[in-house]
Amino acid sequence: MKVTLKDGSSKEYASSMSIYDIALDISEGLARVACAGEVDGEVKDLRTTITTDCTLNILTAQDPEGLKVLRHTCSHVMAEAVKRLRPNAKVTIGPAIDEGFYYDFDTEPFSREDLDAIEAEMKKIIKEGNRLERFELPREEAIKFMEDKDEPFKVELIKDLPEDSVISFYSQGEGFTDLCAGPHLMNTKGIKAFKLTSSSMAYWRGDSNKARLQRIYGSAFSNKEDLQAYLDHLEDIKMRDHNKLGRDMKLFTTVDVIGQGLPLFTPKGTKMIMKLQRWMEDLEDKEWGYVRTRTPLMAKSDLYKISGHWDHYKEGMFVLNEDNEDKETMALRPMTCPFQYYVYMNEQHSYRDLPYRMAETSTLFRNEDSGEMHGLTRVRQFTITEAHIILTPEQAEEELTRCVDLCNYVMKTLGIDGDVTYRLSKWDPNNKEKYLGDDEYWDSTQGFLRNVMIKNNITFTEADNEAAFYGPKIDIQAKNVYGKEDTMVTIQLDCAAAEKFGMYYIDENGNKATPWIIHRTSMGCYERTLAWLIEHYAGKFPTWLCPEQVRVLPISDKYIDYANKIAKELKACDVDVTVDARSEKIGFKIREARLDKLPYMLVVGEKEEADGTVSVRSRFAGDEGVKPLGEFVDQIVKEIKTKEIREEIPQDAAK
RNA sequence: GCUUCCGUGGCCCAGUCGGUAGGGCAACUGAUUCGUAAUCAGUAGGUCAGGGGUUCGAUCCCCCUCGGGAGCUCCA
Repeated sequence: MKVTLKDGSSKEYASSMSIYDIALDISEGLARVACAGEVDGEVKDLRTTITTDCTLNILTAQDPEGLKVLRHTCSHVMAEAVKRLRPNAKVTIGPAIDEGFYYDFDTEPFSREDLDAIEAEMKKIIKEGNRLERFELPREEAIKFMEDKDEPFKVELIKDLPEDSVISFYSQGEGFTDLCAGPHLMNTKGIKAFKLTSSSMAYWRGDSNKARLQRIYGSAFSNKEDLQAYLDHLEDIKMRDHNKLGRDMKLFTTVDVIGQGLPLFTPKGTKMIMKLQRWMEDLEDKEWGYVRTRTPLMAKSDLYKISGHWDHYKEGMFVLNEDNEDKETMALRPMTCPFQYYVYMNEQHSYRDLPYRMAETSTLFRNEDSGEMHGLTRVRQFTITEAHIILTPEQAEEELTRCVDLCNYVMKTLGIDGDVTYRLSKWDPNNKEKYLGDDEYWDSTQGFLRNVMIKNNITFTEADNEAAFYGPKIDIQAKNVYGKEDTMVTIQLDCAAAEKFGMYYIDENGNKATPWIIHRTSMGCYERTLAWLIEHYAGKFPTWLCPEQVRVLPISDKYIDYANKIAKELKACDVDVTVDARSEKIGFKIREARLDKLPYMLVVGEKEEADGTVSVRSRFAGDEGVKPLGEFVDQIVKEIKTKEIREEIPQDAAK
């Protein structure tokens, strides 16, 4: 009989064989076999004997899907190991995730030593080489099965399954059987390389009111090389982590007595943010038709009562004088919306004035829970490129497209457009108290944003319960080096606020009409963007963003005057330049400039001074060599002006 | 906010089975005036995150607070 694989290859077998044995044969042993059992598109028991020509679908760990199966199986093996070491631990769920897998247990916390012991036990289990067998039970028997094993979480899971669903189990040898939809490896031996990376607390079903569980994270691969590469990758990531690198590079710091989530920007970090800010303000005002406002950082609580923040967002605000009857209750602003609304209402607007685009470099305060803060990506005070656009409903589609275009331009210029994904952030119809408005409002506004993205050929995902309380959002998401996702840019549609605040415009017929409002950022939050840039470039920023763009290195004290003359000329062209006038050897100065990740070093000595030249060293390809000063100045001024992103020469960090 | 791990000079780390602390790099001073990734010598710098407790005595043991990491929940 002839067995054909999904990839088109085929093999002849003389006699009948089980799927299990065929899979074993064609995939170089269990290491490569992730799962099997699909014959001609129909899922079969692995023990099914094949007697005629057929197409067999065998997943291998080379497929992303197969790797996922391998990791999921590894989570079962881990669960068995934990049950062996802690018979009283209750099992819950253990899925494969992006870079590995986890399993949650109801038990005492795990230490690193516990994880090592579990790893050792897992190796034993893998060595035993038990086959994973699937079987099904009717609903009542399934519940009883797990009740007998005293696994309350599994019982709850089964009870939540639809009445008519197939309830499947997988056993691996005598020791362990788990409720699971599958699929799995055929045999635990297929796990050739794994590592338990960390443990932490997690809530049952992600609900902070439910049981606290202990989660173990790990990863698994089909071979040791891949595992080692992954572990090396984890090390590499640490070098890019903005929270480490940003502090090392002296871009920002934090101080215990100042508080959590309140970073201090040092001169270098401040310089970078100012470069970003000046660019954004000029861009929005000069090229995209925005007017700029400057509004208070706090307001009476009355304002937030009108906006709805007092009801929906009070926990997130810093409230002042609430317990002091003699003083007005105030709050630091968590957003700029109502402030800019009052700017709009300061004068009457015709439909001819719309869209009216108000931008503000806006500092906001949000009272995040203490565990939420992280580096520059989650802070309690931050500054965003905020704007509110007041427009007629007919203008909304075009204006939303303009907002998306601006964001794309900004991200492209920063060189990070490849890092982002789009998300339509929707409300949660099952959680209505969290949101303003009714089904109709949300269906129509969400539909509107969806259409804008479709019309603009944007690939996007949709997510429930991610909207602002007043309207849906187009969120542009990016992942940090650890894979954790943050919103970088947000564009929100709000068809309700204008009415609440009594905003209007005069339409073609001279009547008052209620506008729509777009809340949007263009580059997002400066703190978060800086973090993102640090991680994306590993600290080697494009020249225009660097706090120090050029360092002049005189060979000896004799050439300091010439170095200063060069610096003066560059400064006159708005280049950030310093002179390393220390009495150090040139090799030492170069080393330090390299470690500081400077784009350009200009070495100057007797020859350069005599010829009016500079000896250029840089991070970029094709820049080495002696050239007239004027030529270098022209080059770098152009590079800064165009915000050029140049190709780095690969550097051996250890050198 | 919750679970867990952690907190020794600017940075990386030793160390004390409880007798108030060291090394490397950085900094500072002096010498050196040098041609593309580390010149030499010297000096200074820590109430061992902060507070409380146990003890004759705490950086070390216990408790609390603050701060940092990972994760959960939440969010730009």
